[in-house]
Amino acid sequence: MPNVLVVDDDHTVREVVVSYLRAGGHQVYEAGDGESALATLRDARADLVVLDLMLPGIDGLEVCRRLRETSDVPVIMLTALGEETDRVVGLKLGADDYVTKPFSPRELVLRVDSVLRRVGRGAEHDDVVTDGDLVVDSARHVATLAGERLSLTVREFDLLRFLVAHAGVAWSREELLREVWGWSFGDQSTVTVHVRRLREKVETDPTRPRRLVTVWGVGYRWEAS
Amino acid sequence: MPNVLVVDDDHTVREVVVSYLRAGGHQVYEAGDGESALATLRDARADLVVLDLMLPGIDGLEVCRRLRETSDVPVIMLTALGEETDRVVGLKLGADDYVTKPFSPRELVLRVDSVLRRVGRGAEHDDVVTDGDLVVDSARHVATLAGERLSLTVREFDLLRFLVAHAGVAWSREELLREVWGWSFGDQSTVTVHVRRLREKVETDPTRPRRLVTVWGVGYRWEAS
DNA sequence: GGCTCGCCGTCAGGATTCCGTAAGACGTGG
DNA sequence: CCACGTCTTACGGAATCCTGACGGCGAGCC
Repeated sequence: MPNVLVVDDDHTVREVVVSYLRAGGHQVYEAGDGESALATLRDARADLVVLDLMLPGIDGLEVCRRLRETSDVPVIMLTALGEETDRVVGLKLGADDYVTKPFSPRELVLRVDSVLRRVGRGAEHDDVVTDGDLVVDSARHVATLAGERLSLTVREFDLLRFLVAHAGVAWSREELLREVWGWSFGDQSTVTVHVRRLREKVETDPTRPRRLVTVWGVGYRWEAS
Repeated sequence: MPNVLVVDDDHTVREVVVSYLRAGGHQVYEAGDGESALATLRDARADLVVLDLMLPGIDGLEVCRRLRETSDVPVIMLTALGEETDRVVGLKLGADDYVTKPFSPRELVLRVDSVLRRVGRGAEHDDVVTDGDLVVDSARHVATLAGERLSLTVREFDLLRFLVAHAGVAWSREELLREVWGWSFGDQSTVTVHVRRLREKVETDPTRPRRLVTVWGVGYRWEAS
């Protein structure tokens, strides 16, 4: 079970994030400021850190910098909207990803899982899903079709991985928005367009999909071959 | 069969939601205010709660809070549009999902199924009804007859699933309108036409139905084979 | 910094599919 | 033979989906 440290001075935010991460099968530690965060990181093993940028005392950037001196634990930054410049700085300092407030807890959990998978400490062991001549390798972030490597974007990859992992099941656009995008609301046409783009790369005849099929009035389904 | 408790003070909303959930294969309880909701939850087992935020007496948030003291049953909140602040509070209190009014009943049912699936009590395993060589799989949204896949529309699929799930029972058009369509009124010929279309795809000789038979003066019945 | 490029989310138009209703033909029971 | 229920067909409107295009944003490269 991967260990995650959540650092945020807002008690409410922390509580929400922690409960969601626990529900997602993670061991979670908490910290309310930079100093206790660094202290916790000295004592306990952490596989990932969720770090708020704005902190009393030592701020998030400084925590990240000091952390990087001794460790390469992945960091996901929480930033308020409009802190454009800080975002760039944060990434330069070695943050692996960032989420802007306000965010949906589910989205954050998805990001956490994604980063952990990339690093190889994923919660799930079967990080490689296959269907016939299609192979989706989450750890290496590579998908191959009939031995040939597909050039997918991040979204397309996540969408493909989710659908293939649950082959045969029909999902509504709304469910996909929640499960793949991590949104609890949003324009469903986003899903439509991404499905279309994915079909262009996965289907032999995109106008007549045979694997990523649409279920009328419901959504989409991956047909196991 | 999963048990769902619906809590809303608006009688009309409750009726619609309940009928849709029943059509979706759920056992449904009702409550009109917070106190009776908590009372019901003490007595009966519930796998999920659909909870309106605005309630007379004890409001939804308070119900959710008290509920969380003793149970971890998943909660779907019904909120009016624009109650953004309550959203955070609700998440903190452990609501699993949100639906904003006005919503479509079908959407709500999808959310319910999704949450149940995530929690592991879902329809994914139990919601397959069969009758001889006919298999109706709700999660996959696939119906097969003698191994061959039927191409059914959503309405046809829902109708078929309901009838097969209650094989041997005769249903009037009015009952079917209520149970499958979720209407409390409407033109009964709607049912007639859909039955005909369904026969066209399910019966070997649609002019002489042997499985989806008509009970003269009453309605229709699925004959178990 | 300025530039280009790729990805993403949104939107509108058009095409497709589905749904509900009506209206007449047919069959059943009295 | 009549009244009523059921079947069949057809059609317009509605809902859904596909497609192409656009602007915004960040990344990478001068």
